[in-house]
Amino acid sequence: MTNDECQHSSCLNCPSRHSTEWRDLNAQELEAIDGAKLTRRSSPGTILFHQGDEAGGIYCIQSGLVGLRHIDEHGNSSLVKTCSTGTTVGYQAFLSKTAYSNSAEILIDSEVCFIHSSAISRLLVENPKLGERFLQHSISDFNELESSYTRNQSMDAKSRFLHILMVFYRQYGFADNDGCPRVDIPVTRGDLAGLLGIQPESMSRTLRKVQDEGLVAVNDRRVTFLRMDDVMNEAGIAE
Amino acid sequence: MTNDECQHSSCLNCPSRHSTEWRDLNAQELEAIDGAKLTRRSSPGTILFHQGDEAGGIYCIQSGLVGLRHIDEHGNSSLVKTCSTGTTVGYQAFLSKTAYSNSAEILIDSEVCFIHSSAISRLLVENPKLGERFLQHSISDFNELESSYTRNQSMDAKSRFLHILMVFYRQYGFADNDGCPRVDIPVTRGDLAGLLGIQPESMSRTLRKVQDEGLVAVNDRRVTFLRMDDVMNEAGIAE
DNA sequence: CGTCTGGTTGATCTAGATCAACAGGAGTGG
DNA sequence: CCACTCCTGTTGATCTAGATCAACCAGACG
Repeated sequence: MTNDECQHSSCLNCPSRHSTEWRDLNAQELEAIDGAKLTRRSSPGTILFHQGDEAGGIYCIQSGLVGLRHIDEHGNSSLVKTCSTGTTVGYQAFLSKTAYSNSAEILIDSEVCFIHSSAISRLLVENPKLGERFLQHSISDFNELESSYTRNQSMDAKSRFLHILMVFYRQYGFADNDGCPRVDIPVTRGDLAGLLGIQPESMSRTLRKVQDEGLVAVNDRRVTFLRMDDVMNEAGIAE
Repeated sequence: MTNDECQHSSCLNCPSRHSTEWRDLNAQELEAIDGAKLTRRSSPGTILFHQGDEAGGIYCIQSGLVGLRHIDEHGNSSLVKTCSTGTTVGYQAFLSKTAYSNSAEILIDSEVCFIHSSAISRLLVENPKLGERFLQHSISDFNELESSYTRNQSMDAKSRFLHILMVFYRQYGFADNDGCPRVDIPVTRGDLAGLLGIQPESMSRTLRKVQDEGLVAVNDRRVTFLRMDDVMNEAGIAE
């Protein structure tokens, strides 16, 4: 199941370097990270870390998709958030020296670098810009959480689903031969329900409803947008 | 209504200095803040800043209570969070150079210091520990938001109310002559509803129910705990 | 004295949870 | 190969927490 293989490449050549916290580091500092990192190609199902584990470093997603999963006190696990190419995962637990508050799981084939804590700690004192980047990241994560919080309050499940559809579309969307906008949802139905904060049964019904209304067509994980403007409208997306 | 009066005192003597971001600053640095700050004694209803304003500095609550209020696209305002003695408000907007995402309003008589942006910016480059403190603050705000997010998902309004009651109790609680644990809720019913993410009518009914069940007695804003252990239990508080 | 605002109550409605049944793979083991 | 059990997803029936709509009350305030 964990069909992993290791490899090595320099951060200098990382295509998403300029969108990560490491963007301000010089060649020498990047080399320090290279020395402390472990790059791994993993397939879906692989666990990067478990909720409750002590943070031992930071994970940097070179390509692919990682899901953050939270397990509540009753043992119910549910997907909380997805993180894609060019983002770092687990930095909050590491920086606040606490245990991971959720688990990280590979959702689609991905390349992920693990950077050991010691190197980061050293760089943090040497280069204050690095801390500044993490600060910005934390603030933007906060804002994202806050807006999904209010979205859950003010929109119903259907609108929330259409919203997340658009989020996926902006990232993975494509136009088919016929010109129809399409997107492949990168998660299972159950996980989709978790992201929206509803039960799997409700997810199913929502899916049924949006199809009956002719907004989209759903085939397994592939979604075709039939009335894009209406979808955007109901999703509460202006522009 | 805005019964404000100015005054001046040094951060050096601030009793809550050691619980704020400024704890690592030396005497000279604190003086820099003193020079750029404006202390104000305000009464309930006073607005510190409005949602949408450009951030011009950071507010430091010396004493009292400040509420963060969010106005949605339909113009409905609702209390999102309360901040008390020894915390800073508005730091996220300032640090990310964005507009305030909500308004800050004085809820009970308070002393609040406003620290102008220029001084903080200067200190941030001079003393990297300051940024580190803000980072920690941001992470803990994130965690707090995340847990209230999941609490809203997994608990009903009654439990959430009992939970927030305990939060207030831990801060403002007292024991009366008869030994009964009491607390004065520092916000109106409507704002309480906002904090719990429900409508005022539902708040009223919840209040009624917990009284009928004999868990607490409510007199205006004063709450008396009749069966503290049951309250803690239903609030999902362990110890 | 009327008006307004905040809070309470009643009646009703509905989104979504819950419980139960079932259908299609995907393994797994004989 | 079939029989078996899982596991995910879909559908139906029902239930319920909380929203919504409407009426009302009390204190504040012009």
